[in-house]
Amino acid sequence: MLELAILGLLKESSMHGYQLKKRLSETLGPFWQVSYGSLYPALKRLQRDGSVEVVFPREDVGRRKNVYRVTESGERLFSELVEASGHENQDENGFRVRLAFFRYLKPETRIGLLERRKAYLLNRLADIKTRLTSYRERVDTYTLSLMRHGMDSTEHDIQWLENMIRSERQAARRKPKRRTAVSKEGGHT
Amino acid sequence: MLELAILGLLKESSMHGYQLKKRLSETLGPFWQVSYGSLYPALKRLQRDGSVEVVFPREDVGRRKNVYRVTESGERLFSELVEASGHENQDENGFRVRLAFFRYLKPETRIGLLERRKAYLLNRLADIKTRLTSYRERVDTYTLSLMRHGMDSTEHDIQWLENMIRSERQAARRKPKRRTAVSKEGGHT
DNA sequence: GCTATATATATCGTTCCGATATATCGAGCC
DNA sequence: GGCTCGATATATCGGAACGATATATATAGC
Repeated sequence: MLELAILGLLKESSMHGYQLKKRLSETLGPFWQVSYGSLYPALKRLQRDGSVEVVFPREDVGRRKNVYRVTESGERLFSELVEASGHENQDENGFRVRLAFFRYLKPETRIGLLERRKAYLLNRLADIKTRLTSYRERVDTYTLSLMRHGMDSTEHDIQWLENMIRSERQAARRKPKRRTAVSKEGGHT
Repeated sequence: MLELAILGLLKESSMHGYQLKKRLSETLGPFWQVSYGSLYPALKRLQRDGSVEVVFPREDVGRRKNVYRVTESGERLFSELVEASGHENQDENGFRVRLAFFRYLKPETRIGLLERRKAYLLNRLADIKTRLTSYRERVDTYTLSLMRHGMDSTEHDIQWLENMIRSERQAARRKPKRRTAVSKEGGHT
């Protein structure tokens, strides 16, 4: 997850850890606070695995600035992570992070992610409803209120997703040309 | 957090880890999935610190069932944790867990927690609004949509909290007598 | 007696997090 | 020049969480 966020931000432009953290809280702001204790080790892992590389390494002590740049293999990792076929839905931030990088994805991929998220939320909604009818009497008012609120929020989230999907489809329909070209050749620039 | 949830459930009735996990996902259901990799180590810690004790220890191999019971010092820990004076608001589940054990708390404590949560969310709301006006042009549509949705959800959450606070105050006004009694005797059945 | 499934505990490796230590840099001030 | 302050920047520690997996027993259905 952090990996994905880092790679996404570095795609935009190379920078060092400190800036990364600032951009991170700029983008995901109140929803996700990343600490240095997560960030720097994550950068090390990515570097170890060849997904990012240091552009201007600190020669020795003093003048320590490590500017990180995403490598080709890092770009590939980004694409893999963003598709996320596992139990990625549990993690509330996972979807938010992906959304923050939607602009890098192909329209079909975008719609796919939105649909999968919607399916997950529909599942959750059904789950909550089952609970509400099944232990109506067995739980206290507070837990009940919590669940009802959870139900409302989930419904609201689903509506939001549906709007996103709708406008995504509209955008796809509006400029339907450029058939083969885009999907085949990948990114230029 | 996990600690708090465990203690709260054990207050209700003693049980072993497996049941604990089931009750946990019964109560917090779709919002929080606790794994054994978190649960058993947490139980060990609580036992080590004398907050819970094993009632029926497995004598030897086979017949392995550890029934956990909360101790007096565990009850005290529960009370401390539930008040949570640190950076507890970041953790979305923290508040949910506390709510699930609201019935154990005194009305003032309840209202206090609700107010603090509300204050946190108001802060967050203001934060999001600032962001929305400040980088209106600098972020893409998706991030913008995410933030607007976050704003709506936060507002919705605040309204929910306000309702809770209102009915909590009403309840407190309705039966202002019965001072000591209730808080002492705890739940039967 | 066989085979699932539910009950029950434990542990491994990886990641995450909060706190903290440390060093550099630029700006403002006297 | 010398001083402090706040922003920039990296590193690391211990503890906690997570997902996966291994293992064993008990129960139920056939």
